[in-house]
Amino acid sequence: MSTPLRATRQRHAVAALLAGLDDFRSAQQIHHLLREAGESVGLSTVYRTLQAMADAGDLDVLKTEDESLYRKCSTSHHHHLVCRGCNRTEEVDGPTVERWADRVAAEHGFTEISHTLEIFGTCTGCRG
Amino acid sequence: MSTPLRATRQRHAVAALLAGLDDFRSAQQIHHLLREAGESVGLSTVYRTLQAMADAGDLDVLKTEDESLYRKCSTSHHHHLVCRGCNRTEEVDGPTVERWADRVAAEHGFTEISHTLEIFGTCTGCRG
DNA sequence: TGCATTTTTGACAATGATTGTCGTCTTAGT
DNA sequence: ACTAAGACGACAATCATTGTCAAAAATGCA
Ligand SMILES: [Zn+2]
Ligand SMILES: [Zn+2]
Ligand SMILES: [Zn+2]
Ligand SMILES: [Zn+2]
Repeated sequence: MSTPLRATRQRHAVAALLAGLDDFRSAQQIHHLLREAGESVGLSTVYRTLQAMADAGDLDVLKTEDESLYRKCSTSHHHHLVCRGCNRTEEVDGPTVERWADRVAAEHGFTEISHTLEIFGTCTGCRG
Repeated sequence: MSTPLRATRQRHAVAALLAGLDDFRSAQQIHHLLREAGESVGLSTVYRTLQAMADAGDLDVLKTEDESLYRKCSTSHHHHLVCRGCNRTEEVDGPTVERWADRVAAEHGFTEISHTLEIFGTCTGCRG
């Protein structure tokens, strides 16, 4: 069992900021946004906080080409439909996919099965 | 139209090595394997060659936590079932999933749809 | 085969997101 | 208020990957 996290101004600031955002943001972006909002938080702390929240299941992580993006999501298992243009994100759910992944893995003798699934596209706003 | 790639010893060596492997390897691993095989190739060249092959659709790329892994795969669209222990890899196919992803994205007004899907688990050999 | 042209190579430096360090500051509890 | 366990943040370090650029190799042609 791990010691519970302590309530600090920095962690509140990060959580509050993310609660007000709707799409994925990088640690560096969050660091800047916090500074602009007057709730300055050290970059190291931003990274540690985001990771802790992600580990705790409070945040979803989207790993792009060269950086990790974070987003406050619903707590249940789901996947993301992300716009390549503006990062607009929709949560999507597919029970069929979940079962398919588990079944095909089991058929090959694999256990402790997990999966990653992301859908990308261009949203209506990013067209015309 | 782009100029066709030239046939070099280095590119042949990389392609030949990958043809004889069955699971995902990193650029650095491939670089070492080539050196051991006597077909030494510069690290920069390994990176460039792998990227070129991946861009051409000759290789599949698996982006892990901290590095990119490459593997020679079949040419048709498919996904991977990867062992977390030994990286043993099985190609899997799921027409239902493909259609589901396209449909759910279209329902949200997204176009130019693509997706990523990987399944992870522990294979029989990595248990006991 | 010799030569011009274009591409490729590879040793090395640079990049940049992320992680590590560690003295100082805060929190939680008594 | 006092203390011990955590947490913070300025800064340095890491490390896969990318950039540089002069030298080497491939292609095409005479
Ligand atoms: Zn968009
Ligand atoms: Zn799922
Ligand atoms: Zn295995
Ligand atoms: Zn697919």
